[in-house]
Amino acid sequence: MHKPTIQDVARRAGVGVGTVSRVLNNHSAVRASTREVVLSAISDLKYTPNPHARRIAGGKSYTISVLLPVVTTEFYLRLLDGLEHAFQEARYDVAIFPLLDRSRLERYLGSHTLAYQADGLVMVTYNLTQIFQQNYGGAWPHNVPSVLVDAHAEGVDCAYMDNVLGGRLAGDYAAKLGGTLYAIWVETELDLLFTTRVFSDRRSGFLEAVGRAGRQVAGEYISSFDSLAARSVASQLLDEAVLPATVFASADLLAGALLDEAQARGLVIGRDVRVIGFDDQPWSKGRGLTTLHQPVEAMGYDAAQLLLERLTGQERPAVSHRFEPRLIVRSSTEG
Amino acid sequence: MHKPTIQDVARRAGVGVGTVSRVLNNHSAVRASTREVVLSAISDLKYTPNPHARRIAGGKSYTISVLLPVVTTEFYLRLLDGLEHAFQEARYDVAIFPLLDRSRLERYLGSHTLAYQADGLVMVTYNLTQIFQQNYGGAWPHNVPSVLVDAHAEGVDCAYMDNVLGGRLAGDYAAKLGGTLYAIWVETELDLLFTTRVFSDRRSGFLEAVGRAGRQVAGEYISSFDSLAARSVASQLLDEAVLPATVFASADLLAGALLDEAQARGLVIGRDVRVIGFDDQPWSKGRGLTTLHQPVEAMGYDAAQLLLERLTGQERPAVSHRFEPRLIVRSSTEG
DNA sequence: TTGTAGGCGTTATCAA
DNA sequence: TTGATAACGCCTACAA
Repeated sequence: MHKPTIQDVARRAGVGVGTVSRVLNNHSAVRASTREVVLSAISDLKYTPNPHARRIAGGKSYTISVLLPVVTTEFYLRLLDGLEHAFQEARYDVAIFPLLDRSRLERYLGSHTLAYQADGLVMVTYNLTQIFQQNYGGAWPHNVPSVLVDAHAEGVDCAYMDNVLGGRLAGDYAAKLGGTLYAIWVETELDLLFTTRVFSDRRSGFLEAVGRAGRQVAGEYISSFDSLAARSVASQLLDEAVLPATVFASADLLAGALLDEAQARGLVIGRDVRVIGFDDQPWSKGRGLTTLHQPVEAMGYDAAQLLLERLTGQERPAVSHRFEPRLIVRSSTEG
Repeated sequence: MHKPTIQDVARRAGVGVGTVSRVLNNHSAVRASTREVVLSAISDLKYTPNPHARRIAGGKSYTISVLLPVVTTEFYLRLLDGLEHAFQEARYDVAIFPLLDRSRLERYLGSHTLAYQADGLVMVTYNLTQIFQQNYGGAWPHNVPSVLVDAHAEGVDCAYMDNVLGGRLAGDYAAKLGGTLYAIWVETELDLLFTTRVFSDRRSGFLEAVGRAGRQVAGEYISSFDSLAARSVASQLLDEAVLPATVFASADLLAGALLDEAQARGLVIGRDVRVIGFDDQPWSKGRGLTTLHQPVEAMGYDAAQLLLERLTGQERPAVSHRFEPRLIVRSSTEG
């Protein structure tokens, strides 16, 4: 009644344990017919390999630690999907470390078990490489293969969303639409460590495109990433705006609040107020919000592949993969 | 230059590996002096045991899986602190599984690695025991020791906050304060699976206490757990309220929004409007919010102990440990 | 109270 | 292309 082991599989398939291990790990040197036999033995026995034994024998943890700010937004969920998908294919486990504040980060880094638990590191949004070099150069094993997602750094593999391009796409389109131009940006964190360029990038792209089109932005607003704050900023904007207005709200959360406020004021979306969001949230389609869609899962999947390449010992210069948002036009900009 | 092993420690301490293992696991049969020698050898070598080897040798995973709804609220962070503290003492690792929707839960349960990764299960807020009995009775090993936190169920160890009492304390106090009585409740999820009784408990306690005092609630409001919604409900309440009003806002998030709205209207907190919150958020003290403080860390620590008892094979009927919120009076109710 | 040796379930190496 | 067999690092009898 014990869980079947690789031995049981080998016996049942009439082969050696080495062979079973080979098919498990996709080693090429296995005849197709034997592979079949082994595979069916595995499914007969409902065998699943014991990851702990694997780790100790292989001398690796077969685990990737993912450090990310929060996990409750659409963006991070989709990213996790992409990451987990890729790592599962490669038989790696994923350990999630939600980073909410500095103290929590330090506790994770200090915990001795973490060092064992990760062959590689995925750092999302925040570039923590400095931390490792500075405070934890000792505690953390040197040169843990790492990949940055949604962030940049020299000498490290990165996969990032081109937010400048996203802003530019919004800017090009907004300039064409006509109407007074406005923008709402997300207030970024103050902590030096927990910092992200996402929104400043969107801004620079947008301003560049608008300027290139010979237009100018009549007003810029800043809101924290919170629906209440967003609503009140939306209200302020509509108080001050010259209609018809075209507004680039640099996150769908902000855009949604603006739609709400505009509707509450009886304005016609797409005519009096045109709104461009950013994120393509699940609800964005239903509300007809023109917005920028980001290939987030693909970015996660790709980041995982970059890390897996490193893990197989590939030496190569650090690369940086760029992903492009694309504009999705809906009714919020088409009266 | 390799990581020191138990062998290295034994050699350095001039003892056998068995002895080292014994001090590592707090086995009593070790002379105090030898224990000292071993301990110093450990620290000299900066030895940390390899958890994977331990897992395979012991036939256990020494890992606890914690399934919780989200990790970005104060409540869950504090709970995690309590849990992790207790499990670390017992040399267990904690794997966090943020549950955001049903599909994610199913993926976790379906993943074979989870079965290996957990000697025990902590289920927070949501009672998922039914799931295991129904759909996953096969996939999931039967009788995984489990503990429910912040939730009830028959036949399972539980540690829960007495929200009825919390509501009652708020009700008793509110009744004494005078003023027209109002309450704001949090809208609970509709999904049958992801359901929690937290807020309905607070409500029944509150209503009971108020009724017992011969008072009655002039109005009840419902808000989703979102600052914007909370603000708008607060506004509606203040539009309709007969002042002076005493409001029980069943979460500090709601209470905060009410304070904001009241101040925006120039009302005097503690005189025109008295507010009782629930949670004792970090900011609650600074804003002088009277609220209910919950011993969340203690609850987490205790839940962990319950689970650890089960893991050592203790047979005993399921117990249910109750934790009591306590009222903290601040200026929001004292004009 | 302590040391020795066998076993846990893999992967990796080396012949065959 | 395969099958033995030696690690991997720890825990746990069993003996001393």
